Amino acid sequence: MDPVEILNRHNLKRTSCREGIIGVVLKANQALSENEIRNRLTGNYDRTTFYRSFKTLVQHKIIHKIVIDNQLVKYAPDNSITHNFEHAHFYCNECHSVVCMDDIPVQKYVLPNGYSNDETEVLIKGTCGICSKPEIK
Amino acid sequence: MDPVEILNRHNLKRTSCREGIIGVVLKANQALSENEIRNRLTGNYDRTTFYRSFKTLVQHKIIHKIVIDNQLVKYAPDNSITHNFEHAHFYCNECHSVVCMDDIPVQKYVLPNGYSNDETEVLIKGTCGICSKPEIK
DNA sequence: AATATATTTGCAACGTTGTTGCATTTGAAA
DNA sequence: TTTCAAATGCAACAACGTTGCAAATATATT
Repeated sequence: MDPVEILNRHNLKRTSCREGIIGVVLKANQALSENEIRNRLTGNYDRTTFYRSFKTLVQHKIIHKIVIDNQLVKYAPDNSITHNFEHAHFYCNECHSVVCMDDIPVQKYVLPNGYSNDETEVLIKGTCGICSKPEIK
Repeated sequence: MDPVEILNRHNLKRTSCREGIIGVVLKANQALSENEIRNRLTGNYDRTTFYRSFKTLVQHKIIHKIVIDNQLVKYAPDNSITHNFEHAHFYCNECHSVVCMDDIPVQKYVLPNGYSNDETEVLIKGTCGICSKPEIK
């Protein structure tokens, strides 16, 4: 999965900011916040540029955005890149990590007549495997 | 369901702001935003007071907060008042209404070993019954 | 390799949401 | 009616995100 190749495939200009974001998000084993991504990049970018890059990458379904409780925003590679179906997200109340539960497909909810279901977001909150074992922390 | 009685039951002081919020939220047939609630109140309250009232009422599980896409915040009566199990929320992409799907219980998601599941949020996005029938709009 | 052009960037300014500290007011109990 | 803890209003502030515009840059073309 090469960031440059991904940008080309989507006819997006190859800028170091976009390239960097994609690289960092793909390499991570969990969803990352704006600041976590910035800290892992070599270059320095304006916040505006960051937001615009995120927006572009989300629109092209290269990454996706996960929002927890109105305030915590994290990004992860999109379905179309690594996953293959709608999946649930897990948020750890202790360490505040967010991970894509690639193995947990989202239930097909049946809606009342006349309603259409475009997309379903599932966020499971709890304690992650590491935080629930204090002895190995 | 009397707002005054609810406040008493929770040992909360009976202020007109709290009383008003509870009354409006209980009467509504959908979740309401801060502004929608303000517009339905007679009294005028500072934004700070509003936020503090919401926080108190959420903490006491009198109302609950539903967040859509990081920006849209709505409130509805809590489970303990009207519902009796974890339920899904529906967001209409057209009219931006948010309703509690009291009849749609949340699936019990099975997590990997070591994970605990405290709470599950399900947000179904789509088109509501009214918006999908343009002829009756 | 040089040029042209549409796209992207950085900056400044702004809007919204939500919080904090503090003086004042108010609800409820004695 | 008095008392006191709790709630309110105000001012200031912080974080997040957007917009307009001039300058810089990526890519296609020559």
